[in-house]
Amino acid sequence: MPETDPSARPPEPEPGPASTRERLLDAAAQLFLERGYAATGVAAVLEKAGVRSGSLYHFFRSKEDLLLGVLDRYIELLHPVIIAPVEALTDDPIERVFVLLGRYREFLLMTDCRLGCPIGNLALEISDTHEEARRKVVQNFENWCAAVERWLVDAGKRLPADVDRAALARYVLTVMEGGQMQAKAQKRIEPYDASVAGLRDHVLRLTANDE
Amino acid sequence: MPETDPSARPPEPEPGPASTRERLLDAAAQLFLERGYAATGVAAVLEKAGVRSGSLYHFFRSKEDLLLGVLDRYIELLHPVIIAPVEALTDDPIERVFVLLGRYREFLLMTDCRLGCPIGNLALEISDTHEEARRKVVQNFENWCAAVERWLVDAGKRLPADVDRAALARYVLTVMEGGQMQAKAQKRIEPYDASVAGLRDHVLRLTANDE
DNA sequence: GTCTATAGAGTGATAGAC
DNA sequence: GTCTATCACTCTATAGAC
Repeated sequence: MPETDPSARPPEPEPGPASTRERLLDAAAQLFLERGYAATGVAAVLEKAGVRSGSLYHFFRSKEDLLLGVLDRYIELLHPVIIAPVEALTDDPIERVFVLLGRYREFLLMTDCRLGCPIGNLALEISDTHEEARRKVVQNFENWCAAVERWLVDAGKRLPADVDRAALARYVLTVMEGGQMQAKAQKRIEPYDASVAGLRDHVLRLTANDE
Repeated sequence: MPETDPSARPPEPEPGPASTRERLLDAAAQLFLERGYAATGVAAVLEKAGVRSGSLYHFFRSKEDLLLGVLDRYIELLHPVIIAPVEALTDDPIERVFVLLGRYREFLLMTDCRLGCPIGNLALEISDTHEEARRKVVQNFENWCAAVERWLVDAGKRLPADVDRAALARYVLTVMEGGQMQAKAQKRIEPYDASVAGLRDHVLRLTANDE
């Protein structure tokens, strides 16, 4: 149903206070990250958003539907919040991979390694029990990997021709998630740093024949 | 309080039907793995164990205490169930690493990639909210890494002298957990295989100067 | 679109008989 | 050590006024 009156523009995304729906998504995203999906009660989301239950169930059919909304938003935010800033920081395609991992490091440090990766947490918690949410988690991972893969393709001959760029991109995600998990468990950044250092060493050896 | 009567041996671990405490731990471990900790109700544990709540609260002070029992049991089972069988399968210290990863692969396949790693799942779910459980998760990870590190030390000169064995062992855990997470999300073994293949390539390059 | 009030089921945990 | 019965609370979701 498109808006027929051309003077009334529909989204107006940024300016002014966030809409109720936005505040609900914000509150839910943060609580799901801090406590997990199952451990977060709808009441906590309502309180954090400053909203009553009637409003929540006006925008979302259920708590699970709210989760889907949160995962959709993560999909939307990937490029503007994660990928684009990295590409603005450096043009070197391989360095972009490590700048990306460096920004996850900053997030871990900012939160004292308490929270971890929002998608990774949800991936393990809901993949086996919430099929629709699982598919959106997969979409998040796929888009992330596709962006990294683009950089690896841009690296051209710096990587051996027989190195599968898509597989290497997934491997970068593996190292990020595995390192983040250990950092969260240990509440220390060192396991994450050690993981990224391992990947760095691997990539260094892959690009050793650099011209 | 040690048993003073020498004819009454205390543990008698294996024979006969499992004790009530054991059945509760079995049921809880499986449900926490299938549904997660928060999403598992005490009632479900009771039903699966065929026990009434009075018995559960005789052995465990709370649901959280039951979680600690599950994590303690994982610590106990690491060597007999995970490490020793791998060491029986091959003497080659580096191959042991990949046999270990191969056995996790078998478990993923047996469960259609639905469940993932019991410790990894709990690590992300409870690390920020259940401090005592978090410490037991860390102990699980530490013991796992220590076993892998021993193998890497046994590899001697096949690995360059400047390669930190402990760091590489943690990196193996990173790859296992990161790969397992993606396999669980995608419900396909391929992301796990790709992750292990990436590690294999890395280790191959590390041991390229093998005598 | 947001509010109040509440339904109805489920939660972790406890008391006390046996 | 295991049972039954039950408490006090929280959970997700809905109804209906405004």
